[in-house]
Amino acid sequence: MSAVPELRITLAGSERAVAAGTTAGQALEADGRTVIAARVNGEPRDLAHELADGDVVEPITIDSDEGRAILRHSTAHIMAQAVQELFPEAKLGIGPPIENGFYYDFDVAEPFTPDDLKRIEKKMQEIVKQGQRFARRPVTDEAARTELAGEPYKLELIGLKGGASEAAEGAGVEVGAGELTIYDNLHPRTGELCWKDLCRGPHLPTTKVVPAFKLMRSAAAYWRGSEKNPQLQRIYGTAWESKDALKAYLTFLEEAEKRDHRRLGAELDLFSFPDEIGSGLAVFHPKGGVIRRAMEDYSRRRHEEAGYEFVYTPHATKGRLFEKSGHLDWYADGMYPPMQLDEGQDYYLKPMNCPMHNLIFGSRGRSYRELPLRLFEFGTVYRYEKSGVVHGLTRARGFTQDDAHIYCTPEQMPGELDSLLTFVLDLLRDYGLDDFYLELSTRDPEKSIGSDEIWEEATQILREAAEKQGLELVLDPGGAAFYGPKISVQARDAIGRTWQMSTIQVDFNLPERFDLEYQASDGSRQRPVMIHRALFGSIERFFAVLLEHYAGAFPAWLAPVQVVGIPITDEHVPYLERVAEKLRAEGIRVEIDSSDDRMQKKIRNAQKQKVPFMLLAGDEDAGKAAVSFRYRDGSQNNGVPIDEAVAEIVATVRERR
RNA sequence: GCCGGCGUGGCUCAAUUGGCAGAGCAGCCGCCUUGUAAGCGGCAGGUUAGGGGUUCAAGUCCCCUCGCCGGCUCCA
Repeated sequence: MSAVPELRITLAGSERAVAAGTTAGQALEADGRTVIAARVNGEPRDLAHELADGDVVEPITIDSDEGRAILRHSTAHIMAQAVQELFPEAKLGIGPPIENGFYYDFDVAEPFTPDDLKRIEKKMQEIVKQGQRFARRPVTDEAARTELAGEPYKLELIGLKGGASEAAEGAGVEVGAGELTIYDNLHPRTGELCWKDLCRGPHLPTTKVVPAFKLMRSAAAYWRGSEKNPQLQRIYGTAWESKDALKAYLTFLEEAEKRDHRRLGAELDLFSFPDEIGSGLAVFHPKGGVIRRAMEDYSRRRHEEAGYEFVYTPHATKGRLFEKSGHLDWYADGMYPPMQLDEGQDYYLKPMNCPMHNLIFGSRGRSYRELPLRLFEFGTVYRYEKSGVVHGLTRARGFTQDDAHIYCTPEQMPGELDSLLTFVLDLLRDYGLDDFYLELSTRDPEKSIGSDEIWEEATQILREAAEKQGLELVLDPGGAAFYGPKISVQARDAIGRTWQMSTIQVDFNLPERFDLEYQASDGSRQRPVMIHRALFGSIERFFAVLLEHYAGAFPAWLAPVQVVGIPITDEHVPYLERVAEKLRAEGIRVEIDSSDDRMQKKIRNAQKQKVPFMLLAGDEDAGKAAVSFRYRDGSQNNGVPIDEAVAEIVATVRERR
């Protein structure tokens, strides 16, 4: 036996002996390009991390989620170095990896210009080319304070160490819970210190192994996420394991831009936001109106079948109602300011439907036999969204909720929540969304009312209902509204983006505040449990999500124009009109293009309008009482007998395919 | 609300960096009569987001307001 002490480590599931002083990189025989870091006993570490006896070592590859996060974090450092070389007065904020990229915040006198970003990107290329080494160095708090005396924001983070998660989102990458470390960027040959940053790591072995990155944009961001703090200048970038992966990401962004509902809404003549009306207030044009009505009609039918009763309530009300509900206490900032009527009486536009529904419940004595009582309304509400957050149909100032409030006994609640969740998911699937996960939002003790027991119980019932669906369940601690816990349904769209859709909330507050009661079978008066639920959330927003999900190519049952008849020459218009009559008799939305455009142009127009069915007819078809299909995907089916063509279209629409 | 960018016919974009506001598409009127993504010709359309200022002269420079875009904060 040699005198060199040995360590026993676990590598790829099997035990091995290695010499003392072996690094994680050596043990893994990492090339530093594909395997760029290690997980040691579950913790991510640099490849240069020296192993200890009993360590369990696993590789982290650059194309894994964890690997990309390390790559992006390292790229953020490179960017910060570039910024400080070009702008020596820039002070560092934080610079964490985020989904699809990274950012770094800087305190600079002047905001960055697009031109500055180009210069920074160029400087980053130089740093990457140099191949500077990332070297980890533990420091004491005291030493860190001395070294970083010129970086006030970093000093603040050192002071918050341990409470980093509260310091700011992303601050955890700067200061971990344990000892402080500084990462030095060292020149590959001279070993000279090029730059350093307070950072928990781990990092890539060198800057050279950054395969592809791009700076995306700059914007202001509040220091530590609070609007009370000064704004720093944030630069967003992205970095990927290969040039192809970067390119794929940029292509994805382009695709998302093409699907933007604001763009498609104008292109397809669905809706608009006239300046004359005001920010965040949409008008639906006839084609958008058709889609919206088809969505609403189907939803109405399903709700009817599921035992909901339909109510209507006004858009404005005296302030007293929202004092009673508590909305004025909690959400006054988000409400339109009041108008004074009737000798100083304050009236508000309603931001919520629930108080009105409660008044309906309370309008007469209620029996346990009526429960669960399910009140449904397409209720239009108005919320004064701050000017900077208004965003097309997804964040509007006026919108319509498919809102329902369910009043039931405590015993009925578990069953009701269970069937409700099934109902919600089924209905969303009918609209073409089928990839879901659930989120359970729990109490924020700072911002809530009610006893611990009642929260605990309601949360548990919601959790059980959620788990029963067999879907992924994500926790959202502290995410609940002040009056009760909630489940939300998150849907992934056709290009993998997630949207919050339906919400189901238990409410302990309102039945109390409105003193709601029913008479139980034993004659006693009992307080009902109240469940709020919206399926689309907002119809406008759901419309936008579907528009983006389908990229404007709605399934036939929702398409504003389901069929366009295209005559080969003008002479075939009457023939197509007769076909159209048969379709209209079946409730199909059909138009005949009798403009003086050429047939090819008509096809192009229908194609651009994303019409599901084009029916062409010329002498060949007319001669055998047939039509020729051109489908949205460009494929054809020629010489189809009229009755068969009608049946095919009707079936597609009826079956909501 | 905060920071930055932007605003020219319905849409997409020009206009020598202060010197006569122009094109394509869409629209309207004709001609063409056509087999699976743009036939041809003509006509019409703008107080350059609105208001104020600088200047001999403003789409262009300055100020205010409105709106939009990208973020931050917020989102019952």
